[in-house]
Amino acid sequence: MDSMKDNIIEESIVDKKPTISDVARLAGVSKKTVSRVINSEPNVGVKTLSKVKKVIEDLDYSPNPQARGLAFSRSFLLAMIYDNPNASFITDAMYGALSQCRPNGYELVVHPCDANQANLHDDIINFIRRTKIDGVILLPPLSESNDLINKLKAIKCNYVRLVSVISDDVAHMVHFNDREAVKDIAEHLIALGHTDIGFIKGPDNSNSAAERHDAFRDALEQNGVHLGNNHIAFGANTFQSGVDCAVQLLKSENPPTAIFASNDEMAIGVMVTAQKMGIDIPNELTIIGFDDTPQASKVWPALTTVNLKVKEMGKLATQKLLALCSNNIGLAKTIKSELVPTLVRRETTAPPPILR
Amino acid sequence: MDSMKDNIIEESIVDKKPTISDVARLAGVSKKTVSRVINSEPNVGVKTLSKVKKVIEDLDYSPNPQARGLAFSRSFLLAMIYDNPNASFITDAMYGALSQCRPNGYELVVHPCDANQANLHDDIINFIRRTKIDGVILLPPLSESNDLINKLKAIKCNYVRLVSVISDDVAHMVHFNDREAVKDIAEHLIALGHTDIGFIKGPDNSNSAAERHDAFRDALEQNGVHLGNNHIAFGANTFQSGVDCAVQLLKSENPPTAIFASNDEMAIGVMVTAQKMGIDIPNELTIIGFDDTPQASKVWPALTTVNLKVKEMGKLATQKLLALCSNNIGLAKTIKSELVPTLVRRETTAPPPILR
DNA sequence: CGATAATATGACACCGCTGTCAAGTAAGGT
DNA sequence: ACCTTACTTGACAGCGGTGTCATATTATCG
Repeated sequence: MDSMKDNIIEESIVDKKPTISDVARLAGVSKKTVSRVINSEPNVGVKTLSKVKKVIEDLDYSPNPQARGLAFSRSFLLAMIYDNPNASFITDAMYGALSQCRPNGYELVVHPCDANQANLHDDIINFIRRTKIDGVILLPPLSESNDLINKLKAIKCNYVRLVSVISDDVAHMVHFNDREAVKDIAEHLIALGHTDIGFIKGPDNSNSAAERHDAFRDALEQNGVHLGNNHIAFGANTFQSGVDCAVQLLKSENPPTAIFASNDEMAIGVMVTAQKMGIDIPNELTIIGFDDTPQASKVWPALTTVNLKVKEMGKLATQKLLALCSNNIGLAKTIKSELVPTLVRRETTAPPPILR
Repeated sequence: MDSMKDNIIEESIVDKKPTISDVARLAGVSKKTVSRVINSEPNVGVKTLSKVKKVIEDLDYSPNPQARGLAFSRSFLLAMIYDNPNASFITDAMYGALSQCRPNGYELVVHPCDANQANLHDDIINFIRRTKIDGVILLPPLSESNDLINKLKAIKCNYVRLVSVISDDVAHMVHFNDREAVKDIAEHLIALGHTDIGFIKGPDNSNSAAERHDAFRDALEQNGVHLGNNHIAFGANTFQSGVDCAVQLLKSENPPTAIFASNDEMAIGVMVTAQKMGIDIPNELTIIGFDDTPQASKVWPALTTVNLKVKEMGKLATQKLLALCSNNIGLAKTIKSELVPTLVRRETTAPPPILR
């Protein structure tokens, strides 16, 4: 009779998610033992283990994340925080992060924000406190703010940042080695025979812009080419600023035969401007971008640029973050924290006209 | 002594988030009363109300979402589910959704997935069950699957979908009125004087592709222009397929003077191909895309296309979803569920050569 | 002004899971 | 066979909120 009653109850609540108590009852053990199985704790008898596992399987049981979070004082939520307007960068980083979140029982919350907002950092801190996010992944340029990092440390929030500039905090960062990539670009340009080389720098408030500038100047210098001040234009990482800088550089009295723009948006701005001016790419002007956004391969001619391996970076960052969330700082430190972007040669580079 | 000990404890845990009990104690009321204030329930005395509010303010208290979720049987999480590879579409929809999530105490979880995966729909259902997501926003083309919708209904999951094809379920969808937009395109082309018009259709498994095709053919027909079968090419919404279709159309014996591609990716593929073939845009060939992706304004010449108002759509969808989550289906029905995309005239359209 | 209804508040159990600790059981040593 | 040690297991409280219901207070009305 008892079993009949049980059957009736089970059928009537067939669509309700089973709880740990259901599993415990059906397996003939205590809730705590089931809990042990769920969390792969040691000291569970082999017979008990398989019995509980079977019931979990049969019931298609999965623990309630809210209850779990409450008991553990965790949310099993990671957040990706960014103020980057480049959609493909964001989605790539998200894909990489998710590839690590899912198998580990974490979900990813998105938190875009406006770089111009007054109390941006406090808002972010508030968001983390409110939601009890277990850890955050910071995308550039937001990731470059030491103020924000300090605030995160103050509330003991786990974080990992994607950055271009190096920092000693290996457990908390994944590093794009822009310097190496920029060196490749410089060498490629020089190998082609260019000596009059233009450079479009990113916005002043960005450390990576400075990094790319320095690296480019140094790499050219090392090859005996000087980056003249009149060949440097100051952009804002936007398409329009690329257009403006291109006008400035190309209409100067001694225009460069090659231009390296600090990102693809600006590089495409340069391309469009050059084409409007009737300049042939790449025969009259070589252009190199940085980021390898999807557009880079969808313009004509296809843009030579640098692939940042953003997806991979998101993945590594998340691996570190998960290690940090498990208080395994040692592990976080051992996970690879540097990826060298690679030069993707496409159709916008050629020797300068004088050599043709 | 007890009080001293308490003080010490309180000071030492000063950085710990305050709980509802802290608020209750300091306000001299019960936890339940604080709970009433938090949830704006009726029947709280004005004096009590202000007192509790002040303490909440002073303590910078915010309720623990896990605890709340457990008690309410809710997660306060919405998910955006998509298999769309277009990054800017996704980020736009996300921005729109977030603008509604945040003020209402919800967070947004992202769940991209692979359209080619075998048991995709079951995986999605599993994800929802596992995470106890309160509701999901479905982006096209995933949103067009009736199988998925039925499965969502089966588990009683709140959902709203962004779709191009109309459905009667007003509470659960926001509708891009592609038909109107396509009509605008057709009329624009005809007003320019084109009669030899090419069309590149989206992938066969997409309802919106069929919708755009039908709408375009009808609109042309209404203006006395026939869309010949040899002027229709079948693409896959990708850049490469745009290239392929362009070759097919432009190398045919009677090439069109204008091409409407069902999305920007393909339209840009057409542009690049035409330019490689030495065809002048727009003077020798008019091109119109669909989506108004950021790239559309960053190619040269800038692409005439259709703006889908994705951000706004995401916002409306989320408003509906939140209404559904509060069991307010009536409200969900009254929220606007149709947005007419607008034609963005840029530089890729001109009268056909014969009229110039 | 007493009876009745409406409003305000709190005690307590419970949501589903984990931590602590004590108790029971099997294994190892002499 | 007996005691110690190690491994298994479960009872119970608690994580931080909310629902229910009983009780205390105030307003309403004949």
